[in-house]
Amino acid sequence: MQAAERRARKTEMKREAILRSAAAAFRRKGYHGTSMEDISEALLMTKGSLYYYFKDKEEILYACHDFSLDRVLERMRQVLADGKGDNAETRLRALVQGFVDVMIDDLQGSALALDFTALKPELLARIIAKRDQFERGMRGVITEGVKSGEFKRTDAKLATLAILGAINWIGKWYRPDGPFNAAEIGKTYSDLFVNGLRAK
Amino acid sequence: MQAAERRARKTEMKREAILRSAAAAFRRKGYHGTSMEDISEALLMTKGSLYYYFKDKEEILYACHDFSLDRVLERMRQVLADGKGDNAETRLRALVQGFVDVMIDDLQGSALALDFTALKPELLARIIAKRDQFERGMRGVITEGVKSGEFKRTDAKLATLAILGAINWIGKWYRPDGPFNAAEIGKTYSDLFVNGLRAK
DNA sequence: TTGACTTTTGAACGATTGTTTGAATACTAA
DNA sequence: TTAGTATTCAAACAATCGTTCAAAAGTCAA
Repeated sequence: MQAAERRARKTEMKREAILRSAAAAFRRKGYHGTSMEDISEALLMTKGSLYYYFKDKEEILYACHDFSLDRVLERMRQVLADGKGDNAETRLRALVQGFVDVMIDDLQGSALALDFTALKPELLARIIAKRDQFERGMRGVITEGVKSGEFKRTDAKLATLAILGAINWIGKWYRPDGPFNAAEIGKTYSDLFVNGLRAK
Repeated sequence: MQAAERRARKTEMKREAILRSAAAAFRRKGYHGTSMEDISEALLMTKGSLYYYFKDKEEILYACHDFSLDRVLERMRQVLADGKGDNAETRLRALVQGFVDVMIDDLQGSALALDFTALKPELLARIIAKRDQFERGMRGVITEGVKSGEFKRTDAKLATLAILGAINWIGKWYRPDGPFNAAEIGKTYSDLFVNGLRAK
């Protein structure tokens, strides 16, 4: 009876395909600017079929956010675990590079840039909780560096927001056939921010 | 016959009030997520009245962008003119601080963050031209600093995008009643970026 | 007050959109 | 093949939205 399992996996793959199509459309035209038909057309389906996989349009938006944040958080945990003994500079550098990589290669720039104002309070709260978790992780590394004297005294929250903003903005201008790849962007960005924070 | 002039000025003020209301709504809910009624309600008008001042919704979005970009460009010209003899570091610092100020105090965070994908090609092209003009201004200062040896060798375009991204992102989290004001944010951001670019 | 004008209104329109539903089709176990 | 389940479709729905327009209300010089 492993056929049921195969079917379940196939359904799961279709769900993810819908999410990819939706995320791409949301990124280009915004949540309200994207119709259910926009999402289904790209997959050669009719819009009605989407309701077999998702309750409504809002659930698709929620799933997009949740999926993206899980990828980003997963990478953060991995980076922080791998760099356990390293100094703040090395950890921050790995964090920035990792975030840029996930952003460009896995999420095509959508990560935290989609409008989440369209979510109802309950779903919004869950997304914000995950987003805050990521923000705290990065702020923790910066605070660490300030305390150890590696980084100059600065407001860790503002510095975190600056870094996250710069990276989240990548989705607005990045083009896969453009002049930069994820590695270059990550290198330049992490250089800029790490040097910017370093004590003299 | 100066009454005609007074009337004209009053009409102009109403146009700007509509733009402010529209920009606030666009920022919170996106262009497609904002209805003409959302815009007019906040001004105690009916949506039909908006068409006395603007041809259609798209023209309102265009005017929002154009207004914001004019403010930003105006500040940039002023900063670059005032700092004529200064070194790249001082000029970049003033540019970042000026952009943050305009962004927060004049534009309540909307500057370049509104969806311009909703504009038809002709209008879009004009907005992009102005946005590029600003981008070139900032890139110019960075390139200058790299050439003079003040800044370390780095990709000026990527550095510019990082800085603009961080500042444009401010509108996503800034709250007037929050813990930071424009001066603090500008100081922290300009420190971060100027130090990040400086040659050792 | 009159009369020419600017501005606002409120209702109506056509189009689009998210969602529902019942029938049609594809798939799979027996 | 057949029966039962999973998936897709096409049509119809109610609601919302951008836009138009003729009439009403407001403004102000003469």
